[in-house]
Amino acid sequence: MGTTQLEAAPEPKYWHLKTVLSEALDSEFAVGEILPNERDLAARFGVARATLRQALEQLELEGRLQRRRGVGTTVAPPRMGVAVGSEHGTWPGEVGDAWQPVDCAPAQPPAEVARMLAAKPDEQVHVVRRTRVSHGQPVAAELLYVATSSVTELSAIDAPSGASRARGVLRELHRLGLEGQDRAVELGSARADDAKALDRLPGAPVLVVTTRFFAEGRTVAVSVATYRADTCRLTFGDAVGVEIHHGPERQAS
Amino acid sequence: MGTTQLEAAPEPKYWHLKTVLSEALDSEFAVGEILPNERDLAARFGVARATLRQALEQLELEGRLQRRRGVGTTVAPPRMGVAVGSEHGTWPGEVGDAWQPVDCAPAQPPAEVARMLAAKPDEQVHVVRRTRVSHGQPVAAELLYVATSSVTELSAIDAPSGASRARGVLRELHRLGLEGQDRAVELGSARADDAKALDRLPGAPVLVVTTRFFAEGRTVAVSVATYRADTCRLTFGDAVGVEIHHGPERQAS
DNA sequence: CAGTGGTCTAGACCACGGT
DNA sequence: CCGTGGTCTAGACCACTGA
Repeated sequence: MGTTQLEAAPEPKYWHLKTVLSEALDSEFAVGEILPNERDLAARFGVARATLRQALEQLELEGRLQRRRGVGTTVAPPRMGVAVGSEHGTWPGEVGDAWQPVDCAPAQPPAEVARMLAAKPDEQVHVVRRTRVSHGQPVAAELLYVATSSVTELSAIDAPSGASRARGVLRELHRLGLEGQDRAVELGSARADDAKALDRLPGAPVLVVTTRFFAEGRTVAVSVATYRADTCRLTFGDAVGVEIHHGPERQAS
Repeated sequence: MGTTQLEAAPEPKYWHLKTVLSEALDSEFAVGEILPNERDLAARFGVARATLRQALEQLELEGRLQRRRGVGTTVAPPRMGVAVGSEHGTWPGEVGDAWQPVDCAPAQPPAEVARMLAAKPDEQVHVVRRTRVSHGQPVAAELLYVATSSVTELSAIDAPSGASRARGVLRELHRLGLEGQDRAVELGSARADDAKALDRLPGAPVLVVTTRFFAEGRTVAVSVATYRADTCRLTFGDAVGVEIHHGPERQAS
């Protein structure tokens, strides 16, 4: 028994790398600090660049790192808590909601949304685009689909599109009695347009929050909101979220 | 102006590939059907295997595909809706909850959990492990941290560990008046132990649901539940979720 | 312009599942 | 045992950022 298994490691290199880097991040780096570039890091750890990148990708997915092309890799601040569920439902655009209307145009909704709205496959609905900003950075983009049959007073008011029309559609919604709502969260990847709004590359991981609004005994609106998964922690419920930290965190000077 | 840009495509190959495959999945494949292997697919599209894999990874992230080493790549069924928020809070383990206790042992909680429980850094708490199965497959693994000071009647009952002790701890919790709860959802990657419980590889994307339980004017328990992000859609609120489909879906014969 | 991360290639070997 | 997906290498070029 003279031989001891010092390196019984069928553990992948990138996994081990990720662990090492994660610990270094906790103890030796401040938030906002810039890491050495990928080629140097790979050389330092004696691995190919692709392998190092696999570790960095994981850490970025977990919100520990932020990478930007042409700039570098920086230590990300802890995820920000973003309130999503207001428990007792309210209409989008009512007091205290964190969204900014961008514009509004008629369009044919995707198949799943059409099904939820019980719309005919080729039927058009109002599509309101909104964005959400928190702590000075965009965190989410939303497409709000509103059944045309529920917003009938609209034809004469406002422009045919634009932010003012968006506000008009929301105003009309508020006239209805909200009977309930319904939420689902799932993982997705950013479409090209969302990616631009969120300042990320296409395909970036996002949390998709689908909300259905019920009134007049049916589903009158569906919101599909995509949140940056790297920077956001979605919070539900009444209590104000205490910030969660990964470990020792300092601010870059 | 005779030249028309037919292929103004600074669009990455893997992104285009993903789109093509996604459409093929909708129209030409049934749920459960096996795709050609990666080497054949790469050759068929005229790209390197690594590039093909980048597209497959995205599709797996979106829950469209399922890949298993030694087996192959299959078309995934639509994500299953998994109820998470029961609106008016209930204790874990109360009637109608979908979790199965596995075991229970004392341990030192991770730093963030210790902070939420207002526990001293080196203080031990009860850690109850539970799993959740839906439609015959494991969908989530949970670690439930319970402050020892809230479960005092326990010392004499049950075994020092195991499922029966887990049930004992939960029983004691139910004696307290639940004053409220609090949820957060964020993206994470599966630790080695979670991965095994969820039948995935380490690092697989998961949705981490952190729930705080309030009683006696403080946080008495914290649940950290990790759900398979590829197969689950977390649902909140009262209405029973209607299944969402991506498009034409058939069952493999 | 130089330096960064993002994409892509053409190989190789390994770990696992089923036969 | 073979075939699968998972890991890894050592290069190359591209797209973007900021000086």
